Amino acid sequence: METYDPKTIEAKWQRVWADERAFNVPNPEPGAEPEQKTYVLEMLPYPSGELHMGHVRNYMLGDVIAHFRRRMGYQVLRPMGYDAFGLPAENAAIQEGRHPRELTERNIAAIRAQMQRLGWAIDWDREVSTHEPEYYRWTQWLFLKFFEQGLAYRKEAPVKWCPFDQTVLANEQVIDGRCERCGTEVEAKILEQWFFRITAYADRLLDEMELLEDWPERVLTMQRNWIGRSEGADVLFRLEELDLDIEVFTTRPDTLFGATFFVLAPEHPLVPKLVAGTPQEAEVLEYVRHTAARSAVEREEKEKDGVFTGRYAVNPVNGERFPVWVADYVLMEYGTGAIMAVPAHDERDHAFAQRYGLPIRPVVVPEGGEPVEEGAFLAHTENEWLVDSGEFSGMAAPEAQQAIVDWLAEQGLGRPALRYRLRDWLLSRQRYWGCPIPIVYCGSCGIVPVPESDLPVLLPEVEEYLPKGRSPLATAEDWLRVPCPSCGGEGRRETDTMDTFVDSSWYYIRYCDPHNDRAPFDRRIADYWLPVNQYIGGIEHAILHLLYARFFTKVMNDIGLVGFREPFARLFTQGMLYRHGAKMSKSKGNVISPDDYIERHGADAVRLYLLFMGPVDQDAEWQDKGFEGVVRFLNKLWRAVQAASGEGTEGPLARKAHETIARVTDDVGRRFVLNTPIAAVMELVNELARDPEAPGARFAAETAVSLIQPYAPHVAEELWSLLGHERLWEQPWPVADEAQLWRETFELVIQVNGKVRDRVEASVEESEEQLVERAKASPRVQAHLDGKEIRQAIVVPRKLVNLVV
RNA sequence: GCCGAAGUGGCGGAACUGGCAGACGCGCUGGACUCAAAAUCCAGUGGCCUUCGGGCCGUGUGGGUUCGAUUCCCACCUUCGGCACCA
Repeated sequence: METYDPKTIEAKWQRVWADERAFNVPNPEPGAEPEQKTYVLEMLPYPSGELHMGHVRNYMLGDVIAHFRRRMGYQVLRPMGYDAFGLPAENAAIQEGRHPRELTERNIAAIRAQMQRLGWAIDWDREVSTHEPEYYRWTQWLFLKFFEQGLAYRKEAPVKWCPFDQTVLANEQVIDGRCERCGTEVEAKILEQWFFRITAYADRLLDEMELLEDWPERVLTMQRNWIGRSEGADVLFRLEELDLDIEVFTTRPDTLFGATFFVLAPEHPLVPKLVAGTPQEAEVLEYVRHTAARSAVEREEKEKDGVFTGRYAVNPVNGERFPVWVADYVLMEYGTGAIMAVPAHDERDHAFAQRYGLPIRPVVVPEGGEPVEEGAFLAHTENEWLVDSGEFSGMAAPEAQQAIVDWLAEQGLGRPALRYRLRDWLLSRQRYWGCPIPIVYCGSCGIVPVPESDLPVLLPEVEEYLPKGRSPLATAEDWLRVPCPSCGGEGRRETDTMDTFVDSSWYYIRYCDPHNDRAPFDRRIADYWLPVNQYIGGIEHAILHLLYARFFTKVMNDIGLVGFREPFARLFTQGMLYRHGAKMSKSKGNVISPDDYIERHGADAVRLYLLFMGPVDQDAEWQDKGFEGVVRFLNKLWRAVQAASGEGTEGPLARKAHETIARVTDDVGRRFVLNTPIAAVMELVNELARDPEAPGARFAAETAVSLIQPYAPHVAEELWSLLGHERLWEQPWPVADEAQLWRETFELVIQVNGKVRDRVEASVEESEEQLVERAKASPRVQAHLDGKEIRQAIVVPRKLVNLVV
């Protein structure tokens, strides 16, 4: 028997799979029914470096599922590509003094080699990379479709600016006031930028979560929080002296009678008009200037402050006049930038009222509760009713809310309203390494889309692509000047590039039809393969990528490009990889490359350990000692399978094999649990190794090899051929023989008062009475019965008897 | 503050639908083989007590439901993740 030599074996089978195009899948004939297809997809890698263990674990999940489903008889689509544009690749290139394309393509080649070295079952004919003109041509095409629909628009707006990366960021890319990429505190800037109108889809992004088959609850929660839909009412407050109405949004119209002052955000456009000519004018304008100079973080952390404007607003429900203040705890970005302040029922208003001595008037109190103290703050609870609220006094809070909104609507003073936290998606980036936005600016025609026939707008070569606040594309003079597509006059190209998340918002459809040069994809092919049956990726994309991709799909559905409304039917989020107690990251220096481990012990060992280390949806810690355990297992498998000589398909070993088939099939197929199947096969191999001459040993060996194939395909394939068979990757998944799983006897557990006291062999045919008799007969049980009377006997068929005394 | 997930041996974890807690692996202890080591194999390995038969305790803490709870309910503690001056 030769020693197990993973290097030779793995290279051999990788060559066979490539030569035979083993994992390529054809597109369907027209009219094919999609019942027997499955689309397994992992989030595409970002080639700013090579793959690390975390990536490998992620792709292993897809690999096992793909192998398993293929052998279950499905047509499996499992493609791969590269999210090649973007900041990190560009920053790395700048650091190395190379062109981003050169670095990106070098990384892609390295990643592809790693993937092939890991033996992943991928249809390489479908490989795409988002930086190639054949791909981004269609990203631009889709942008134009969005533009036609009014879903891509340009406007001047306050935006988040990262001073380090020298570009604007989407709201989703700002974490705790800092740039998601580099951690620099972001600044506010007023700039004219391109946006996608994702807010128009806020409701559908929430409501159509129902179409999803199986997504982790926490991802849905995170998306719900991000979209942040609030129900309430818009209410008009009158400023009599100025003869105008200001609208406010409130989620608590039931507290309207408790409003005692009114607050505008410093940025509110009416502020200058409001204070013009008042004694407070100078003070208020000074406050506004002061606020503008404060950072968002500063603004939030300081004590609440503000200034009185000298004006008064009228409460629409009772005609009461109350003072209008300007304070920076009210934000222009949310609602209408103005609020009615109800200090008794809103913590922020309460703090403000206390500081400035404004009245605090509780109007919604717990039913039958204690009398309310003057100036108290009452948090919202259940079973509240209204007091001191005119004709609404005495009503339960939810009804009062409805009644007040109805009344306001009748009077033309308000209406039910929905507000969202979600903002439109800012997609412009002032950077070089991205997809050019296909727009031309013309002195006479304004914003003109590049005609489809002129796509792609190629990313120009520039001398200087360092970020410096405006797009490096602006330096490509020849590229920049272009005749206006509409009037032929002098035009200038848009010089910003698109956010990378645009590229990755539709790649999963391009895989279906990756070489199409007449359209982004053929709708019939897309509708056959999609939605993705199993999407796999990191939790870090719970909001960004997953929300954007859902939005894109809905737009594509609306304009008839695809027949489905959600891109990913099932989502699995994989846990993070740790080492030495910390998240693996380059900055901590605890990243481990798969390459060394593959070199020393083979890809199969790495593959197996990454799934054996724990449940894939949970974080896990890489431990070299644990890795050695699976190396040992592979060696044991290698020896045990070759030693297996016992013929026949019956006996304890054969039975164990059938039980293992049942367990592995259920775990992988139904439960989506990938660590326990390895343990099950280990058990089988342990028994096989103990007695390789026992009857059924060869069958057990074949079963072990067949079941471990999705995890360790190289060694499995080699052993399969040593066992005298061929092409395991095409063999049907084994089926457990029900007859062999059937047992004549079982171990009866006997409990006294719920505590296990004895175990005896019993027949499945014995009646409940017989089992109880056997339990009573046990000497050990007798000792615990101690002559006491048995009050009750619980029998769980084929499991246990519990005697209660 | 709000929302979500999770707490099981020395370690990673298993126990799926309320029914034998600790599968499998690591580590450790003892033994076999060896001049020796590595590799491999065998036995043991939750804690405490033990007359060696076994007994008691044990799944973050405290209660509850149940014949029976790692699993269900209530309260609390801890950790991790998300959101947060969102009106």
